[in-house]
Amino acid sequence: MSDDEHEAKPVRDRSQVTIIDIARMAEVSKKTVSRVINESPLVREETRKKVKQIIAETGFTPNPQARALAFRKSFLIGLVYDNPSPQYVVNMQRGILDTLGDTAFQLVLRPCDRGEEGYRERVRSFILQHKPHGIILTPSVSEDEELAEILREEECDYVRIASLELDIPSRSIRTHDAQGAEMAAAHLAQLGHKRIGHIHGPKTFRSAHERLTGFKRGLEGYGLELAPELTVEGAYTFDSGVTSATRLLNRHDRPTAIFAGNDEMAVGVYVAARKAGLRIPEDLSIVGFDDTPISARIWPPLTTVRSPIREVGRAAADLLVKRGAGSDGSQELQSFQLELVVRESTRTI
Amino acid sequence: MSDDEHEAKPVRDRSQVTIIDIARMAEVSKKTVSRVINESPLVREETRKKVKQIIAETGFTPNPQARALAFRKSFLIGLVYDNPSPQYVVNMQRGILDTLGDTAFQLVLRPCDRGEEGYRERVRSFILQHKPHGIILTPSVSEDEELAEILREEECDYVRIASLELDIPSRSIRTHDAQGAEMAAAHLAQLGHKRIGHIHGPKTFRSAHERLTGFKRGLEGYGLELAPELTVEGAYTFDSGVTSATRLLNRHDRPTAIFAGNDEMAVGVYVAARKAGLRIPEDLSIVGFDDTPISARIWPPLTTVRSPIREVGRAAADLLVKRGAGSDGSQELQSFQLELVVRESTRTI
DNA sequence: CTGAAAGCGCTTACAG
DNA sequence: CTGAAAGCGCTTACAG
Repeated sequence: MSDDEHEAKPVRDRSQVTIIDIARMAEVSKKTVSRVINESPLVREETRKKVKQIIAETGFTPNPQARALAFRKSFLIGLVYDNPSPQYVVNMQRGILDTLGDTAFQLVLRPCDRGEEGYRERVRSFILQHKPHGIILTPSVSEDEELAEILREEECDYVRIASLELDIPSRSIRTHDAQGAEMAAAHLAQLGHKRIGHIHGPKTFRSAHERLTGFKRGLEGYGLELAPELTVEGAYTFDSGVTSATRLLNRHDRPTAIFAGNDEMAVGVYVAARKAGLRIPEDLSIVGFDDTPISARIWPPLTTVRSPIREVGRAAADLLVKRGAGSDGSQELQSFQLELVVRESTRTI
Repeated sequence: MSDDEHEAKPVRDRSQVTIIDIARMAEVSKKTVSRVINESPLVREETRKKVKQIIAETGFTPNPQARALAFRKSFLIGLVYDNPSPQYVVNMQRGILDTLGDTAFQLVLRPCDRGEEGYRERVRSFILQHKPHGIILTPSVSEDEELAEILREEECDYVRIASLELDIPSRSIRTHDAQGAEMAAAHLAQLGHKRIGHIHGPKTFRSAHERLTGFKRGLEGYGLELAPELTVEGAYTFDSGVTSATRLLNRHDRPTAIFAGNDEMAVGVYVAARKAGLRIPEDLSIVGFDDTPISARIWPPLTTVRSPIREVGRAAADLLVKRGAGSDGSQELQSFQLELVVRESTRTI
């Protein structure tokens, strides 16, 4: 590291414009510039205009590190996730980035493992150290009440994405998974299926329960029942889909249709069906959940329940970023409807 | 979580421990503590030990915002990518996060679009504003020499991941794509295929060129040639895979095997084959590239060239984080070999 | 090897 | 509505 040397070097023309320069040019104090930046109403309209113009002319951008230090809060938005489906995660990221765009806010990735000991404390350290502007929690970590309690304790803003109402409206985004599963059930029932299997997600995911419940309710609407022996638990992973489906398809009274709790597992069902020598959809109809990219790429294209993951991500980031801009007290809970996307993996029996 | 109760709890003062507290406790100056934190060699061993111990006891972590402001450099690692394959991106993220772990460094996502005007300036603003510790560039943005020039200009450290040698060793990670494609060619040739089609990626990706070249070379080794009419350009996307394959398969002299430039397109070939009523691998053998998760999930499982994306991500982050820790001058260029993963989508003709 | 001073570029609290 | 002072928690540059 050579340190010395240096003659009258243009002394870092790279020197960015700072709030001081703006203040000087606008003939006001730093504080007033700061007020304009932070959209304080306590600035005369005329003054504001003048400052804003100079900011625009110089292309000045306030230094986020300095602001973070003074605010005791950074411009990071943390995405805390433990979702085993990579497609879900990518879509979520896209949505959040749609909102963040070129704002000063940055998306920071914080994968975690609910099974791992001390995972909550790891999140806490992140918060304590980096003082993020907010945290977005996806299922299933979003369902962890103790984690939410930690966030409140540390006064970290957050939004929980879940298939049920877990928190106050301004901190929740809800997806109507049960309703989505109900549509899946109706679809299969209408096609004439009676022996229907279901592979649900792990019990640690509330979505698994919601989807199961909704599916049952949907079948009941058609006078059908979900046989307990045809209801098995998967892990929301591809492998678990293969294993669970294999079990179902090896039965002498195998189902004519299987509803998988997510697309990853549904794709596993495809493989199990192939290995069992069954044709899709001639011998077996399959319905998935999420409408992640793979569902349209696989053959035959998968009928699935579309969960607007990307939009949900956008909305979640919006909630965090626009805080205070509007009312946040008596806000209504934002929720997203799902829809059934009928493709070619389902057919009349 | 019961919170209160327990007596004289060290009142984990919401007021965090600062460098001043440590200095006071160790009976040294702030500066000395700072030196210990930054591993300066200019500290007496005894002093260092003492300070380190107190840091450990108090659980002190230096405030990254303050350090960033003083250093004029943040603790963010930016991932700049324009790769259209979500699977590639997820794997890359995983690798980087493996290295970053619980360090102070955070992974920040910066997707971009090389086609969009002003995309380079957008990266520049990010750097100017956030002063990231370093940037990781994946193909094809990694191949943009003008972008690299901007990074150097702004004195931002970076690592370019590419299928060829683009930069100095300490700023490059190389994958041997040509060699991988050669293996794919050999595999198909050994199976007896003679009419072989290839769908390569877009010309803006050097990897597309490398893979094409390697594939040709591989065929030549077996006295085969890649017919120009069976060589088409895709976009590394699923849809382009379907379209390109459809074109190839509609020919009267259709190929008996297709090598796709990446897995996304290979999956598209599956769909085109199905639509054309061709069985895989009985009527058509398919080879992909990357070994992303989908290749093992699809039926029949895809034979593909394994690109160690996750390891590459780990290595790239390592390069950025460990800078200075060792020699960085006469370093050797890190490169990764690929391997052929033979699954069930290829068969003797 | 160690430290006192000044500064990074903003904001909070406090006055007016 | 506006500003001067102090401070956020570190590091740089300069002394010793």
